[in-house]
Amino acid sequence: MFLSTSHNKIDLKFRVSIPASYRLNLEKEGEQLILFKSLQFKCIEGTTSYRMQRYIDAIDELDALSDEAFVLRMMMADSFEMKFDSGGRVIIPETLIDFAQLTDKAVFMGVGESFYIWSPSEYKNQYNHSQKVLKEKGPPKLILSKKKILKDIDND
Amino acid sequence: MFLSTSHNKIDLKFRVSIPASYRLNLEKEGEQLILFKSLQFKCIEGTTSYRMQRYIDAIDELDALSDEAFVLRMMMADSFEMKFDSGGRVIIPETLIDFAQLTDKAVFMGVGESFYIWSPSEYKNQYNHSQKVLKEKGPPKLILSKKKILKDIDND
DNA sequence: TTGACTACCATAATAACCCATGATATCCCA
DNA sequence: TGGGATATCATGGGTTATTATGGTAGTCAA
Repeated sequence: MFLSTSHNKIDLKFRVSIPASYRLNLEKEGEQLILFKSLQFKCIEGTTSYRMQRYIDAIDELDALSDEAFVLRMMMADSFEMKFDSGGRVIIPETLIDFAQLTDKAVFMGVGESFYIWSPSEYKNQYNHSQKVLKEKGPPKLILSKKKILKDIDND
Repeated sequence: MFLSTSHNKIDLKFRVSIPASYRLNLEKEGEQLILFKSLQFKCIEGTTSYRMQRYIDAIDELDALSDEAFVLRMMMADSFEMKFDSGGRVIIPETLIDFAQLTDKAVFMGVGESFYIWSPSEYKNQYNHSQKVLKEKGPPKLILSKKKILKDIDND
């Protein structure tokens, strides 16, 4: 599981250190790292090859001509398998750099099954938004406990 | 189950002993310790990786653009998996130290499925507040019985 | 040869690891 | 039940490993 947040530097060669805890997580699972354009946000998403395979499988389950299948295929096309150098860095493909409008800093945001790479300013927007929601609506504990009960019933 | 309260020192390296009873609890369950920013209070919350995985699973079932998803993702991003040294200590990440405004003392407060880490002054505020509520409203019978029902459903 | 890319080395800061100690708690047997 | 022996706890400090990042030499293709 990908957790925690860190601000790492992108150097002139577009190299950036993937946070050690993410690398450890990948190693533990024996998984490759895949980077791709997020479908929801102006950021790069990173995940395991296993999870990417699940997206691919999902295409087969969909109507081949559906909009969903089309979108998922587009996502595959802009996905890259990353290679680490001896210092735990990867070179971010230019397409992805441009898409997420990265310059010299990258914010890594672990969100469980995957992680996001934001420009510092976009990250700040996200952070502020979530803080605003939290303040206005309070913690989402009701949803969690409902889900919890549903899960248990489901397992019967 | 995390119970009891203790006041431990935070040293110059941001190291702090996790109370032995909490560690035993984690060991018994074979679980990792996760620390994260509380969504409700100005304190750090600690829980098991199992419980954190349940939150992560919940994200997948939500609409990615829903308010709940935003809050939960940010909660993951502000979560850290802790490693113990041979003396049962962890290093508290700086983000969390700042958020809970900790300096040289930490108050550990076990609340069942998780525990809180407060600065002594915030802990005192919370304690006084709870005493005040107790005096004005009496023991929280209704809340207790509701909790019990949730637990019973959970244990099915 | 030039330019782009790739695989290694270098380093300062930080975290992990190890051993030590005093204080408290637990045990055990007379 | 008393009280000394033993284990465990919270804490301190020093040594080694890891992390993030900068740099350089080698490789391949035009």
